[in-house]
Amino acid sequence: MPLAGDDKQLFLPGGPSELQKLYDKASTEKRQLRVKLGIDPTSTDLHLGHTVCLHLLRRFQNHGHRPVLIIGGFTAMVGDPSGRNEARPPLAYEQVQENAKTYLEQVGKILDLKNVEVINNYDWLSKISSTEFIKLAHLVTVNQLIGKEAFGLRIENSEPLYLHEVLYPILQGYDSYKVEADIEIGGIDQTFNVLFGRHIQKHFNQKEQLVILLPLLIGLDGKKKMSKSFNNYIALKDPPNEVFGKAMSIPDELILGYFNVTHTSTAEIANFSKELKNGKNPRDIKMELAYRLVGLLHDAISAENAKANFIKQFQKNEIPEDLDEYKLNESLKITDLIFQTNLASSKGEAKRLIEGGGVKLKSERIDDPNFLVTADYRNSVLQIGKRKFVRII
RNA sequence: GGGCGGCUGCCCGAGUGGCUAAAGGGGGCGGACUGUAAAUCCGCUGACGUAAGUCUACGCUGGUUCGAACCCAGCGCCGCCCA
Repeated sequence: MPLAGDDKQLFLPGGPSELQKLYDKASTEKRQLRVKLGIDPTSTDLHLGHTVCLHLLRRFQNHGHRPVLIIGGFTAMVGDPSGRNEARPPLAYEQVQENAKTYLEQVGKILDLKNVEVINNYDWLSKISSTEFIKLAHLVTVNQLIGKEAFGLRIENSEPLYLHEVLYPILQGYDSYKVEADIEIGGIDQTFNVLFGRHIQKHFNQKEQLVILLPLLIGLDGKKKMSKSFNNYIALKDPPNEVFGKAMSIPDELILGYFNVTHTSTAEIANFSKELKNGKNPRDIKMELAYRLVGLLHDAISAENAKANFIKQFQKNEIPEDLDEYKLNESLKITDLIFQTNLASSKGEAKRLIEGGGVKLKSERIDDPNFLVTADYRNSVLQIGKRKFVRII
């Protein structure tokens, strides 16, 4: 069994044994399994949550199968309503294509790009005829659709539910037929959509895909799923220190789960779990997690540095190196300086920060919003809160 | 097409002529305590101004009024019900 056993994976229909059957079949037919994963380019950033599926895809890839990555150029414009209690704002074609551009590089942090089929569903979905589309629409009843929790809730609350939202699963399902997927991977919130691909394949007399559903990664707040709209995510593009810091800020309960999106074996995770139970400081295990995450998204050297920086800055309370610099040309009021250096979005905010005791200059707290920063302060550091620094030069 | 209801700050939501830059909550930010965890506690949360104050803001436009988020008219958008 090539896939590491993760009991949180859900295989539909059937169970894990279905996968073995597919493997056997592929091996007798001497062909690769086509494993579909769809990602809608609704923003420029992929985040750690996306890697849950990508890691699994990578494992298939490692075992010689064929990842088929669908960039949902068309579906992103429609907007996946899954789990949403309100309609997504429509995205323009240009925006979507722009977002898609940055995706491959990010996906490459997890997948081996040399052996991936990458396709944009705009290629076929934009050309589908209304005749064909209506035929596909025969495959679902509205009753089934509105049975979906989010839809039902909206209807109950008299909130708008648009037709295009309801049609989304048809589009996504059609992708499965187009790429002849043997398997589709998706988050558990995608259950309906992903399963729907099977109906469409069946309609076209194609072998129906096996569906593998994965748990959603909880975001940094420890409450909601990781998502850009909740601002509780670690972006794959985040710089090393940022990744490390964000990882350190997760609630302890999330630590073990997050190891699943690093290169960490289940045995090792079990070991961490045991250490936690035996009273080891969760912080230290979290440090290891943060280190591995930076290693995954960047490299070992960055991970070392990020860890060193973290210890320096937050455990020893020292001022980090490599700060942004601001050239002080003339004496400036402290509030103006904070505003000029972008450490606050208005002078009023700068003033509030000072009054709240969050501003330090040369390691000394500044209490007076009218404090004048003169040339004497060149080469000292201005600090806002715990993590924002600028060197005055 | 008709009837009714709604549109308030980042979000939810109170407000129904001056005491309203707008209650309360959420979120966010800062501080204390810590392990940049959680929990807890405190403060802040439109802009400009040292300040007095000025400006912008309650869907849009116009009106009534000394004075409007609040009253009136028109428009727009949304929801529900009827057709």
